[in-house]
Amino acid sequence: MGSAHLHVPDVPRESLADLTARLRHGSRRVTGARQAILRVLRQERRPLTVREIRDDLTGTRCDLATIYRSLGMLTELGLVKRFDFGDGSARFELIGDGGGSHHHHHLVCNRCTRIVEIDECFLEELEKSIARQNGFQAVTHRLEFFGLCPECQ
Amino acid sequence: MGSAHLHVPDVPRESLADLTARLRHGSRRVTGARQAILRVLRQERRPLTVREIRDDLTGTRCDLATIYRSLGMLTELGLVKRFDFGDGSARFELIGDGGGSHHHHHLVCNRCTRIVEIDECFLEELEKSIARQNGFQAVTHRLEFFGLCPECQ
DNA sequence: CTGTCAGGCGCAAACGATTTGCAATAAGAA
DNA sequence: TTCTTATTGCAAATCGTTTGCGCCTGACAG
Repeated sequence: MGSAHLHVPDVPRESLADLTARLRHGSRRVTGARQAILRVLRQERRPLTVREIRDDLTGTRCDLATIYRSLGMLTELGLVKRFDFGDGSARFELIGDGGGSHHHHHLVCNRCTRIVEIDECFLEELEKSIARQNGFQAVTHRLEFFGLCPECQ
Repeated sequence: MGSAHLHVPDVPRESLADLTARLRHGSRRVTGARQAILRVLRQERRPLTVREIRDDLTGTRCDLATIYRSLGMLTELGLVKRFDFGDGSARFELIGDGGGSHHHHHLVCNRCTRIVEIDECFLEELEKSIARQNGFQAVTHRLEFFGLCPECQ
């Protein structure tokens, strides 16, 4: 199930060096654990569970607490985005440096949790009108699709 | 904060009797706990936390486990829908008998968790096209909006 | 109205994800 | 290399939710 994911890894990935540079720029230390985590996120470019990240770590072994702490920090720095598919565990995905990846959603298989990235998002207008109508500010949205993937039907 | 919610309680609510009838129809027993829970859900018509439900129970005191079990059952029967705002606790909202309430989304304040119901949903077409493009079946979606409500700005 | 009994309930323990306290360790500056 | 302090590992704590298990009680027959 691991590598045969529908997720398209065509987009050029930001280099690990660039990533750690961004880390340094946020005045955080570039530690082995963090590099290893970034490496995993960079390879499998889809939202990963903390446990999945740990199991994908090559060489470096690393405590779950460390992964949680690192992901929290990376999320604060804006290197990583957290997704929630409603199954009880958070998922984290690397977001490129501006040009790379952008706001997007996912299509998740209810049976095997295979994930497809959905790149279009037509909700900017709707978002604005909802904000206006209700007097809210800084409105964002969280949208995910669920269904049965071709292989699970 | 309790009753002054923006949620509009204008829609006529299904009577408790009708609700319990639906319970019976699902060959479930109409117990005190379940009636109390339905009563709370019927009054505050917005997604409620399990804890909120327990604290709103009038008269009947009721174990959290019972509330969880009841909500699970009510969800199976289709009387209740579960929502997930990504803050770690599930929320449950009563859904009317067909005519009443339908598929909808929410606008949640990031600071005070005030909730506004968003009734329009323009995603049917998008949903279909996404299903078609990716070979998925039975595609559904989960969409919630987040922002700062007027009073929290 | 009463007895029967499977479905429900309360309680406490179990669980899985995530967080936190603390002492040991290792980046990065000097 | 040495020093300072962010970071790590480990274990214990939290939090939401689930489950096992006797006791209790709706629903229904008699």
